[in-house]
Amino acid sequence: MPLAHALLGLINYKALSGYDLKSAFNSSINMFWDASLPQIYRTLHQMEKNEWVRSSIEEQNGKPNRKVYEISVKGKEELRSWLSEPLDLMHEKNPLMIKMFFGNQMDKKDLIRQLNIRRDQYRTNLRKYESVLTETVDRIADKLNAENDKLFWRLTVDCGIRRAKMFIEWCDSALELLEKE
Amino acid sequence: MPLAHALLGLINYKALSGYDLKSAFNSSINMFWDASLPQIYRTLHQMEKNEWVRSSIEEQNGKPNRKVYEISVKGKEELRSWLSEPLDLMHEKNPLMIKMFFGNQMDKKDLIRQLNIRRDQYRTNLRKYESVLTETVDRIADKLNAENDKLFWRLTVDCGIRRAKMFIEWCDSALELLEKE
DNA sequence: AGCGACATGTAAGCGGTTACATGATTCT
DNA sequence: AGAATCATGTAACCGCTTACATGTCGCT
Repeated sequence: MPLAHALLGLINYKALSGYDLKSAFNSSINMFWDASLPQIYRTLHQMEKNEWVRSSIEEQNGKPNRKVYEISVKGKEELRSWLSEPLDLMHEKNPLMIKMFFGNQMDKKDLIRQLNIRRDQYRTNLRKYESVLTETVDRIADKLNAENDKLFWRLTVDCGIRRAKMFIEWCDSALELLEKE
Repeated sequence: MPLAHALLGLINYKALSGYDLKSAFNSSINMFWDASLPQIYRTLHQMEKNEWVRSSIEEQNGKPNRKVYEISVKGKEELRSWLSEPLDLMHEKNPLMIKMFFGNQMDKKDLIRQLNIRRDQYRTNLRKYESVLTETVDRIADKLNAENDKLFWRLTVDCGIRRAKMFIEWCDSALELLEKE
């Protein structure tokens, strides 16, 4: 279960609530995984049943209580063992490619329009990822005193940047071919 | 539902059984989507309830009967309308990147081993995709009399090739950085 | 007065996987 | 005799999404 182990990895830095985890997710692993809040809460319950984490209520004045999860020894072992064993290659799904495959059954105008939209979406992502690489990584690493993590975080973001660039280039070449046809 | 529409698109070429669809899937859309047999059968039932397809039993001597699905007028309209409307950008999940993100919590040896395994997996895919581009596309297009589809099929496969190359290059650069460190 | 952020959850339903079940034919 | 392929499915389960529910604080 990659989600559970991703949460475990984040909690291993410091104790976090479900809500915290959602925002930690959004500013880090989100490039290559995502999780809704209900899914995070449910996974945390399972993790507590497995004794990978322990929860405690933190009272706050003027704000709703926080349920904060911290990692257990068993959780640290689980994380270590998951990280060390290789994974099968996951199937990468992309419904736009289904449309491209059936492109001959489409109006060419529609296909071109959709490729343009997709290229813009990747361009937006690319800009976001580039700012993460030049700003966010350093800011968060400094805040968490995580100098040694920077290299790995940069490599993750670098893959996101390469992925976005690759798709933009593919859209460019597809549009060129379709428009001159 | 991309799966239902992918099946619809395949059935639109010619009437097919669930079993046929599984193998048609494996030699085409599989690069960017996948489907298990039970999932295909269940989706076909839903599609029949929606009246997108009609089924008929084809008796064979010496072999089990085939349940063959053909597209209806309603199904053709549904396919056309799905193809023409733009899609949201789907979240691309990649659990290996979760591991990279937590690389500082891993044995470096394990991380390097897993990157090597992943690079090999993508190299295998790349060789497979390249042979699809140079051989399979033409063979299938000739068999189905689908000369005008070739361009779109090639563009789909081209994206798969670019994706595999991109990941291989990223693995190369990550391994280089980690090994000299 | 109303909106958005903070904070935690439940319930219903869908999409998908894995294991199980059946049975004939063909190849080794 | 046994394995692989053709062919169709059911049942149980898991992961995830969407809609719903509740309540506070701070800002405009």
